[in-house]
Amino acid sequence: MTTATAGTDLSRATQLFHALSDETRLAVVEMLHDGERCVCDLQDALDVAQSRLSFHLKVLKDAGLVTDRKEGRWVHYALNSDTLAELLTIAGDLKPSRRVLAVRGGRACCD
Amino acid sequence: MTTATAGTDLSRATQLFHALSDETRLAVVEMLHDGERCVCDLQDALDVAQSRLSFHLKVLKDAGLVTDRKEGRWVHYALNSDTLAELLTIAGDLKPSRRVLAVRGGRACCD
DNA sequence: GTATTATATCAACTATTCTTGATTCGTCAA
DNA sequence: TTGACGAATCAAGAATAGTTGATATAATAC
Repeated sequence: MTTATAGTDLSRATQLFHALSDETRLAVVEMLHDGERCVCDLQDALDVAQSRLSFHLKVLKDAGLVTDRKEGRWVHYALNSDTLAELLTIAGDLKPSRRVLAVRGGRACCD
Repeated sequence: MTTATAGTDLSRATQLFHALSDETRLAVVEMLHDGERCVCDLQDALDVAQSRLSFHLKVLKDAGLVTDRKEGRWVHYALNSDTLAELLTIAGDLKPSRRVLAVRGGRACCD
């Protein structure tokens, strides 16, 4: 069911993977794992320059991986679990089922 | 069980995500989805310069996402489903469980 | 042997991404 | 108001990644 059009949207997939291909951003995601955090909090914990953190938060936000919520002068970021679910689907589609692997076997191209 | 040390290996995670953060490489992965292919075959189908494809195959191979098998003058590439399983685990660990979300709620930092 | 083919590698270049420090904007407190 | 703080944005430079064309290597065919 997921196979026919799976992976068609390569650019969306690359956007997600790219957003996660940076240690600072992954560390942010990890910190948000158990709930939302304000920027100052993340900055403290991760010990990164403010503008740098802001840059990475934007990458995550543009990819839809996090959401932000303004409250007074603070901004709270949280994981977007819909997008994380989307990621799981995409990642799952990359993995061939055992059956498919069995069907094609040694036979390949240029023989 | 996966939680305590989950995500500790940020650099491995970034390597995997980075390897998948390119459309050409994702297209390769997609082509390998139903079995191994020789380079010439991939090159034909994807219509990319040979050295460029070789570069991208190396990125995928360095990340462990594909394996290569030399046969005469051809090299056949195939997905490494162990690594794809690893990817799924990593991606899964990014997504907080519903329970965790519920426990932490509005309360955050700087109040 | 020589020629040809499949692939990898290298060097030079281009493009993209990341970092830094400065500036700006909005919010709150005095 | 004015001043301070939290956060976003911008411009410039540094670093990294990707592309291209040329060359190298290894296997096969002649």
